Amino acid sequence: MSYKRSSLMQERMEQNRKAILSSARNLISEGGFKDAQIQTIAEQAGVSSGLVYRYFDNKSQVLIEVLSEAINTELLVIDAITESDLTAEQKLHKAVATFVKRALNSPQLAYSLMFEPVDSTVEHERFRVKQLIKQSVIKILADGNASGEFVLEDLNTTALCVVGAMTFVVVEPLDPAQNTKFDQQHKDYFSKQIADFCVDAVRKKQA
Amino acid sequence: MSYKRSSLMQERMEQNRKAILSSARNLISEGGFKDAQIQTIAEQAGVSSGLVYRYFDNKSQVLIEVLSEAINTELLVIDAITESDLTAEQKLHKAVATFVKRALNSPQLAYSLMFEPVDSTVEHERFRVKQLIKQSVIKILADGNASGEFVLEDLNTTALCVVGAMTFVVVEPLDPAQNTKFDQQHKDYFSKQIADFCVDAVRKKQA
DNA sequence: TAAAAAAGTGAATAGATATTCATAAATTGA
DNA sequence: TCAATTTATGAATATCTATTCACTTTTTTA
Repeated sequence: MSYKRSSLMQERMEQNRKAILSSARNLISEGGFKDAQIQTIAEQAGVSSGLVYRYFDNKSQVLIEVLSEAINTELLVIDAITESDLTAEQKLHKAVATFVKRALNSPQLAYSLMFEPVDSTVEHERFRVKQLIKQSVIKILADGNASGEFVLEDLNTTALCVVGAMTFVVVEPLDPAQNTKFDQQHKDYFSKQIADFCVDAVRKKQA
Repeated sequence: MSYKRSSLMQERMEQNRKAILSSARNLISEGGFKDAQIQTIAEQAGVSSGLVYRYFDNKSQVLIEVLSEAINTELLVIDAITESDLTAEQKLHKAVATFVKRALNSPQLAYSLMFEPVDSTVEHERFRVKQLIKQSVIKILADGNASGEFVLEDLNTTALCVVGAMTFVVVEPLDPAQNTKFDQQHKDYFSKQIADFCVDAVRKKQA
């Protein structure tokens, strides 16, 4: 009389898990972590609040998984650019512009993932993913140093500035008062500006 | 039988008010908004929790006043640099380096003031002060455009990048795990790097 | 000094929300 | 189909903390 989970059951449970994560992600996208309550997450996922605790140890674990998933996607995008066949300058430009453009499509999510504090466990995970983004940028900068395009002495600090610029800029559209609407053209222009700024900052100067 | 507050009484009340604000500020400096509870604020200020509500409408008002006060100090510092007798490039460099150096002396406070969300009224005030900082940077950039030192087409976006870089960098020392200790020399070096980055980004390029 | 007014106190209240758990519903093996 | 087992429910519980307010203490006026 041992119980074996059928594949159909297995599938349904995976659906539930995904639904919970997806619901959390949507809520964060709309109103940040503060609007992602277990009750609401469960409701929107079409399950009971208690069920969330069969799939996750606690609320923080749900948020952490949303955070990691979202950032991993971004890292894949950046890393594809890093591995591509461009000059370091082009890579940096494209990486920054792409990151900003994508972030502008869900600014609240980007803001929450990068800045909105929750509890210390989530904070810890956030620190980890920020480091990963920085590492990706460092890789591009090191490329440029190697090829002679850049002459940077402190990659870590430079990368920090780049990440600072490219993440901070999504905060402006979050003006609580003016509900800034960017059209695609605007987003393109805006993200190009940021990328230009970063590239100009690291490009080798004539002595 | 109208009651008139004596100057001694007046003074004591002003002391109380200041003590509350100062206590709140200290708590935020140590653990962020999340550690600044009315109880704790009152305790550290040497008053009862109820008394806080005789001086402030609610908790948000306390936090908003701490926020404004702290940022106003920074704005004064930046504006003094802006009004000084330097080239635009020098002004920008000094403004950024100074801001970063000061922020590194109380990184948790800087982080909380710039990023940690509380409620929507505090958020609104934060947006306002961020705009003020950006305006100060824009003023310097406009200076440089006027003098021919810079050739910037989008002052707003450029300023956003500068503010992003200079505020974001204080976040790194906040690694929850490693308790990064900067000595003064390190701080000087670090803030110079950030300022160099920003100046390089906006300086006119040879065609 | 006594009554009136204001300042100060802190326990009680209120509201919000994460988490638990007794119970119900569904699924599995025989 | 039935008993065992697992999955799902959501009301009840626990906790945390801002805010209130009945009461005390201090200050002011006369």
